[in-house]
Parts: sequence; C-alpha cells; structure tokens
Amino acid sequence: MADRIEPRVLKGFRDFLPEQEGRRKAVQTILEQEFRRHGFLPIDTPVLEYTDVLLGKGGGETDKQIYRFEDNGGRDVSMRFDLTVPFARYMALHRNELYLPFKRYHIAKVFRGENTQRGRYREFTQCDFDIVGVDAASADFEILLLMVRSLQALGVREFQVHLSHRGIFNRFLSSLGIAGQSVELLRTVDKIKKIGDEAVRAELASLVGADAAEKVMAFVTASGSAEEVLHALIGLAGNEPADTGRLAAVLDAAGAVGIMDHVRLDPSITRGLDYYTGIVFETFLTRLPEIGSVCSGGRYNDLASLYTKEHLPGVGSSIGLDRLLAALEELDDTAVVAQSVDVLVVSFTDEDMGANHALAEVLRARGLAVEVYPEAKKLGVQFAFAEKKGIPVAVICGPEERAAGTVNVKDLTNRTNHDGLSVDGAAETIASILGR
RNA sequence: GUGGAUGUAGUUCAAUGGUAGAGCGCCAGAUUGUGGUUCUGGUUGUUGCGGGUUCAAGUCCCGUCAUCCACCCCA
Repeated sequence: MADRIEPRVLKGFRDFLPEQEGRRKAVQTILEQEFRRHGFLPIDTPVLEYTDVLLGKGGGETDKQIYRFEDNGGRDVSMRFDLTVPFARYMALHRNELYLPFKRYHIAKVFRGENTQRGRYREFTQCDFDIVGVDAASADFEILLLMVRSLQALGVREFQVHLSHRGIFNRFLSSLGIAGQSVELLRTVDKIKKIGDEAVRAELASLVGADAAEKVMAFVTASGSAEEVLHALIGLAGNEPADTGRLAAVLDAAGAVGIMDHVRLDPSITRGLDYYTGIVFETFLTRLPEIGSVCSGGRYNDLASLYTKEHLPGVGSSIGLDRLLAALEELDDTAVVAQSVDVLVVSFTDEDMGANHALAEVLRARGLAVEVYPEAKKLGVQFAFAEKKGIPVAVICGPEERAAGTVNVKDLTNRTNHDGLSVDGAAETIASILGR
C-alpha cells in the first residue's frame, strides 16, 4: 500500500464544519437582506488580478502581505487582499455600463500572507458595502448607518463605531508644519489604545519634538460627547466645511435617526491604509475590544484615479466576517443559529423505503424541510442522529401505522409523542412544534 | 517577516530519562417499535512530523509544520 498523504491545510487557512459554515451562511444571508434593504446591489470580481492593478503605484506595506506569483502564461498575478481595490478597478472598467451614484455590496474571500493570530487568518471573508460617485455627507452617513444596522441585524448589541476624519488631522498637522511626517504620525497615533497615552507621547516627541507632540496629543485625546470633541477639534484645527462641517453633518444625521448610542467621535482613529481621504470608521465590540475592529472603512476620493481620469469618489466599509464570528462565539452572543431540517422520517424496514420518501415528499409539499433516514436501524440510533444534527421532529410510520393509515409525530426537543395522526394532523402538529 | 510559548486517545488533561494513563465521549449488550438513568463489556495513540544524544526519549538537543502571544499591520 502506498504511503498516505498527510491531510492538512495551510497555515492561516481553514476548513469549516457544517455547524460553523451554517452560521457563516446564515450571517451572510442576514447581511445581504440588510444591504438590499438600503439599496445596495451584489457584484463579484476575480480572486486573481494583475499584480500592477492591485499594488497600484504605492506598493508599500501591502507588498509584503500579498500572495503573488507568475501564472502558467508568464503573467505577474496576485490574489486580492481586499475588496476595495478590485472594486476601484471594476468601477473604472465598467463605468459606462453603470450609473452613479452606484451602491454595491460584495461578500467574498480575500488573502493576506501575514502572520496568523486569533481572529487573524490568511484567508478570510470580507463583507464590503460602498457608495461610489458622490462626495456627500449623506453617503458618509449611510455607510455609518448600515454599519450599525448590520450589526444590530446580527443580534450584536454592545458595540461602538468610532469615527474620525483624516482631512482634519492632516490639516491640523499642516498648521503645525509637520504634515510631511503624517504617515508616521498616523501610525503612531493608531497605537494609542494598545500602548497608552504616555508611550505614544514619547514616540511622537522623538518624531516631531515635545511641543508639537503635546499638540498632537491634545488633538487625538480630545474626549467627551461628540459635540464636545468636535468643538475641541475645531478649536485646534479651525472650522472648514469640507471636513469639520462634513463631520458635523454626519453626526447630526446620526442623532436624527437615533443611533448615537453606537457612535463615538474618536480622533485617535486614523486607519493604516493610506488611500483614505476623509471620514474613517472602526467598530469595536464593547466586551471584546482586544480582538480589534470588526467593521472598518472610510472615504477614499482618489482610489479610482489609479485606473481612470474620471473622478470617482467613494465611501464604504467592510465587515470582517470571520473575526466577528470568532468574537461572537467567544462572547456566546450568537443570535444566529444554523438551521438544519425540520423533520426526520425514521425507517423501520428496507421495504418501507419508497413509502418513507413518498411521505417526506408530502411533508415537503407543505413547506417543511424533511429528510429520510437511509437505513432501518434501531429507533434510538435514529433519534440520536436527529438530535446530533439538530432536527427537532421525527415522524414515525412503521408497518402498524401504515396498515392503520396513521403516522406518529415525536417532538425530539422534549421527547413527547403525538400518535395516531392523519398526515394533515401530523403536518399541523409539526407546525405547532416548530412554532409556525 | 522577527521574538517567545505550546503540541500526548474523538475531547479535556496526567505520566522523577525506565511497560503511555484517567475522566468525559464513543461502540456493543441487558432492552428485535421509541435515545436523556443504571449496569456489564469494549474501543481508540506512528506522544504533530523528521532527525540526533542515550542501554533506554512523551520527557534532553536540532530541524520542520501548526496553534497561541508580542512586534508590525489589519478584518
């Protein structure tokens, strides 16, 4: 016998068992419903792209994380590491077949070759939603609203969307004459929740000197209600319709629809990705902040300019499905449960096979999800199978019942029997057990 | 990519360098048409993988793979 091949999966990649995958699919379905309710439409793009399309001109950090290789035709190709960059390419390519403003959602796997950790994988699913073609407060707000509504639709209650505005921060840095180091400064400020105020202050001081560091700290640690923080930012950076005015309008709308409980103006949010130009979002679970942001995004007004002359401003956000599920599982907060079938038809003898399937078909015609146990095993074995698979009801129709023209229904959740029913009666009983 | 920790049965965990074990689970029977109790019997291991040191390695050393933690970055 030949040597067996070790069954294994790559670091950072995962198989999903039916229970997990059922939950993932259920979450995706709920999200899709929510996206569509707000006028977003589905699209898809290839997993592989030409490397220059994905890397753009910058390269930088993404260079190291990207899965890149030469295909059999000698092309330099890469796997997508997010859904936003391919979407920018998509918009540039299909601009003439679409209309603006265009709202799309895209749920798909992306790939990053970085080191793994809890809630961090090399293959993971993102749920993106974006609005392209308008640079308006309404669009910024709609993305924020959908972030809140999506998490609520999934049964998540304790979360906060932290938002800020890159433009204000950069303008503030310019006024201090240190805009040239904005990338390093953004990165340093981004660490504030992890390493604390003092460590960030020290790091900033080594970058731009103690005086400027103090001012930057005053900016990013502004706290209080959204109005108070906004007031503080205006005091430091000055008022400007394009950024502070935009932020005020978005917050105003959030107040108008009553989602301010889930919204916090937090100037320390900056986002590492360099394509953001305006408002930026990050979402944290109140009881598990250390797992990181479960839904992030922002405005990127220049992204499509890599691929087209046309100005295509965009704003969007992305839910990290795997990270969110990992967190919800840990918090035991999964309102979303994978659905198995409703009914198991048990088998007594192999001769009943056809009759059992016929009975299953009758029940399916009444809107029930039904499966037939494929072998005539002991009843206990079949009940145990149903319980393991999460099937709530068993239908029993053995030789005696068949002769009498009746069926028995067993509620597996409390092990009670409802015997001697007609098929109609059985369907009604099942419906009441299922609460329909 | 760098640094650190961990890796034993399906699972949770034991085992001063000296014969790999226990609980839970699982299978069979008591119970040939109704599984949550009880009893009886049984089951599973190339100790992640590959080398090395040793009379002897789950245990020590090296490499490798995977997971977790930190840096970095991010969903």
